[in-house]
Amino acid sequence: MPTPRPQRPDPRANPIADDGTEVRFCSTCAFSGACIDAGYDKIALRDLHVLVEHVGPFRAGEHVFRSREPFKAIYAVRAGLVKTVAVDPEGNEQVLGFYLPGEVVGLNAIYPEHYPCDAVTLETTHFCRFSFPAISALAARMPGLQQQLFRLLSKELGMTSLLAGDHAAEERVAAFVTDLGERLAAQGFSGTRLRLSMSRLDIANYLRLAAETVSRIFTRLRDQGLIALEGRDLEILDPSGLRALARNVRDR
Amino acid sequence: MPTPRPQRPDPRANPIADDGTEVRFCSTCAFSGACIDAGYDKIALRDLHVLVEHVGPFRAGEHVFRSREPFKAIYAVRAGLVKTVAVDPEGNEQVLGFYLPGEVVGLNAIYPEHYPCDAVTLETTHFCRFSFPAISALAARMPGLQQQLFRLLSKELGMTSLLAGDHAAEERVAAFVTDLGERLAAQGFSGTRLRLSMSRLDIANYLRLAAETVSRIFTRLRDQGLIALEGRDLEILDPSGLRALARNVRDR
DNA sequence: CGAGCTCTTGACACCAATCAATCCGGGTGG
DNA sequence: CCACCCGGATTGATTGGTGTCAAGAGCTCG
Repeated sequence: MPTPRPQRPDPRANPIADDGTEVRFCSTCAFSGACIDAGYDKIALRDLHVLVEHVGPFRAGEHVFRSREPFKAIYAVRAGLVKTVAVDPEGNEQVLGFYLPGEVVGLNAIYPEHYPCDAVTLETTHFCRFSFPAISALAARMPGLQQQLFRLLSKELGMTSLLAGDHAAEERVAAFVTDLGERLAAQGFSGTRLRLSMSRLDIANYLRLAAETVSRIFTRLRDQGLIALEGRDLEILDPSGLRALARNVRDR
Repeated sequence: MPTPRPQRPDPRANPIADDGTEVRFCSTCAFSGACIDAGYDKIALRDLHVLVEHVGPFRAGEHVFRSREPFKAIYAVRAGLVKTVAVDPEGNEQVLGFYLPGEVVGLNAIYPEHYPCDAVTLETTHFCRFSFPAISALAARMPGLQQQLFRLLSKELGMTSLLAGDHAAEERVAAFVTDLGERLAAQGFSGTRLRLSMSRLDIANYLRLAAETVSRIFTRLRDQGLIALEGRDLEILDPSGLRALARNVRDR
């Protein structure tokens, strides 16, 4: 019944092809671990299969959901990259986060009951869509799933430390790169060779810096031999050196 | 069985007296609404009563929990004020948040399974302590409680917008004051007359500003007639004017 | 009443934003 | 195939907001 763990696509390779309309359980979905590991009864697992909806592909620049839309579902990234963006009353955009395969978008919409931000794909992206009423009802019957949801929410709380701290520009950029590498590694990708599919402006906006500052710091890090950077292809040459620069950014 | 809604203490008055060791259900506990409103069976309600533990009073400056301690429980503030503080490897402290009566501390410890910060009381403070394993087990039987926990976590995610944005110092301070007033009002206190029990340094640290900057901006806001401030007693004279200054700080 | 805070106010320095110019890469059309 | 074009990215010069340093005022508590 459980399908074999699919190959992780190389993040630098082309996005995965559309795998048809068949709804299959996919291990990249954020809840797989909770379900497979816990040895649940077939009925519960079947319920989870049924409520999962594979959506996509979205092309780069498309909206998954928009601010103020009623909250219906959370989205687990299967492949690709998403950013969430909040727009203030003056029209200023603020990138709230980037979401990699295996990560979940939309959790901050539970409380307000509408999405407080836009979700925009940055490359061709596939999702697993979970109706929130359905998955929370199921969670009541599957303690492991409930626990997984609690942990996901709590994890995202801790993720804010990069933005929340008052850090020098260099610390921010170093922490950003380090964090990205670690999150990719956690999902089975290379943690040292990665592609920055988001623009420099998106990175700068996310880090609350000017694009010029980000650019300057990237070149400085390259001159110091910590990274190799060609366009949007990044290689981390000295992970511990980068970590040292980012040391003041509290780890989760 | 449900006790009458107790009087909210005036935030400027002395802290409430110790009400004895009797474990009573208290409506200031964050989960009361979920339980009372949902009309649960007596057994479930009894379970909730049993797992609630009234702790305190803590005197100002005492630790409720410390960083790296194993995560056991979450704490709902009954009366008083708490700050959470993260300490980075270099020893720099960062105030993560202030928690008013009715709010819940410790949610960011679920994922790492240890507290990622210290919780320090800023005045005499009483808590309801909820064992997390117990309350999440109970939540599986009480969908309303589960929902309440999801909403609490999601709400706290949205609360980070004050810190996460890149805002001018004046915006930050105005948003801070506005936010405090609204949260107090939401708990039944006055939203315009309040006491800043935390030091200016704590405020500045929380807002990622220098204490001097906070001081300067307070005096500026006073000169503009937006607030009245005498020591730690604050009155918001022009709520909409303050809101206007804070407008760029996205509301939740 | 004095000691030790916290808080306020002022002078100066510095980091990052802004403004401006140039460079680069990818797509388009001739 | 190459010239052109355009958005994104880099690099340089200048400005400004906020941090830092320093001094003084006010408050609390013993």
